[in-house]
Amino acid sequence: MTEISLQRLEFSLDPKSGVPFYKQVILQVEMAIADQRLTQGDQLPTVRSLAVDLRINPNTVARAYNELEIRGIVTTQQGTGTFISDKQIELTAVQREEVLAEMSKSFISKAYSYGFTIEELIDYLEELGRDGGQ
Amino acid sequence: MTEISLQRLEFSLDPKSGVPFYKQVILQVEMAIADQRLTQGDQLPTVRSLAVDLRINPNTVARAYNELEIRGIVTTQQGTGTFISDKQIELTAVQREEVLAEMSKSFISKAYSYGFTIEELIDYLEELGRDGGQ
Amino acid sequence: MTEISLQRLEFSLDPKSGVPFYKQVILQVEMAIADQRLTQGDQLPTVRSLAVDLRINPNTVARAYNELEIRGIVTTQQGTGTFISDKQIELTAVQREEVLAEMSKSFISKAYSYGFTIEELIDYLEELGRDGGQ
Amino acid sequence: MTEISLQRLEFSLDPKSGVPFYKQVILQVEMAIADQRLTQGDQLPTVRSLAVDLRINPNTVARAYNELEIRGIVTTQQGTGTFISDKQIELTAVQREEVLAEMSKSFISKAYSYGFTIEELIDYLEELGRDGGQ
DNA sequence: GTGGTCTAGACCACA
DNA sequence: GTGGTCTAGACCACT
Repeated sequence: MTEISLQRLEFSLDPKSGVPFYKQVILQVEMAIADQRLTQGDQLPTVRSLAVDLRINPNTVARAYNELEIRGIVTTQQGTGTFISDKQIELTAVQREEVLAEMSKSFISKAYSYGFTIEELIDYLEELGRDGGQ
Repeated sequence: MTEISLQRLEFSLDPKSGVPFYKQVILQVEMAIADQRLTQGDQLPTVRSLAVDLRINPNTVARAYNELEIRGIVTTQQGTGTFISDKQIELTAVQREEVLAEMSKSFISKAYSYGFTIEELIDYLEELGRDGGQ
Repeated sequence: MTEISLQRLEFSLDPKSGVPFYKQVILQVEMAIADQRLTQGDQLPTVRSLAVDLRINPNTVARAYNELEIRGIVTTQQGTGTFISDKQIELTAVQREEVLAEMSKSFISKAYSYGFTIEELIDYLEELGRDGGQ
Repeated sequence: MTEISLQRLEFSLDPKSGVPFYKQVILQVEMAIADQRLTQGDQLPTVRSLAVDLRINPNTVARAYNELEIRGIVTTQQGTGTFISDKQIELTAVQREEVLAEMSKSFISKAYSYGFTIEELIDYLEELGRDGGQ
């Protein structure tokens, strides 16, 4: 696929969304990993620098990073920084299929409650896939 | 396999989204109106039945309905029920896209943590779409 | 086995241990679950009451509970309380064995660094098993 | 299978214990002295080699050694190394038990989260003990 | 009254 | 400089 964009790592918060800041940060880190803007071993912005960037309290950033660490998505080294972890969840093919089915069903149900069709979902995911492609 | 039914109105809550339950309900009603799944005069589920359905406190549903009424989107008839009023909901393509984007990103993030790629997700959804017919 | 003790749920902190308060709380909840003083569905002390009990800040208790929730050990319901989760990690027999082996090896290595022998470990675990037995 | 070697001195760190690295090092040296695995005149690993071994910053090792020296437990000879001094370490049974208890509880807690019972742990350790000879 | 989020600010541990 | 812990206190969401 063609290299459309070399998106930098850029966080932003939407205070009106009702989504807590720390969850927005978590989500954006996960998204960055999902579309390869962040990969194993990459360092995240420091707690303090991201806090300044986003104009929020360092504790809030720390909380997001902490939760990411508990989930095994990042690892931190005191005094050094926070890095994307290299750990991957290992599942059997059957378990993988089960997880995928359950996740997808719940995604579709939710989307359906908002009036979206499966086609719209697929179109949107394809768009994301193209934009975020490596 | 998909179990995505063709009911016109179906609420669902995502406790992990960080969006308050009552806001999720409000948004789903608004989207349904914008989609014509709900039109003027349609009755909403009763507070109690929806509360049971969603396994939340009736106060939470009441709060959502109350806010919808304040905005003029529904009207409550004491002892009868809650009905869609004649106010038009205009959701721009942008607003719709925002909702879709948030949902999709959260889906992708979760999927990532299990090692799925966007391509796998799309394939699976397409499969569901074929099997389930829409 | 005979019912030696009906231990109540009682938390305590050791400020001198160097172990952060919130980790001590987490550990004590886990221990209580491990020896059945807490089982599925049981409610934990409220954040505020435990904070008063332990004479620490409610945020510190909340942090412990939050981490327990992320790990799937407890679930919280806003406005209601925090409860022992019924979720169990499901593993195949092979995975179980692998996990057990890895955990045990690391436990023994650590114990060995402190000069303990396997026999001492076994003796101590047996003692814990007797005391905490249901 | 056990890979528990018979080396007299082996350091290990548990980053998740919440106990600072330098304190873990100090405690392990003390326990080794109390156990006679280290006696007067024995040389400790050099700061650099231990730092490499444990994959931590040499400053951290230096800090541990420094504190041990302040307490009179080791003496440093510039350019030569760090040696056990003649000071006796008296660890009471209670202190030893405390260390053992903390380690064991943390082991059990983790094991619990994977659904293992204390009995299974004991069985497995006994197996290791037999296989590996002690 | 329950838990959840966020801030401000202090102090510690580590590099 | 890095992240980690804790407090005090405010305000919100939900029962």
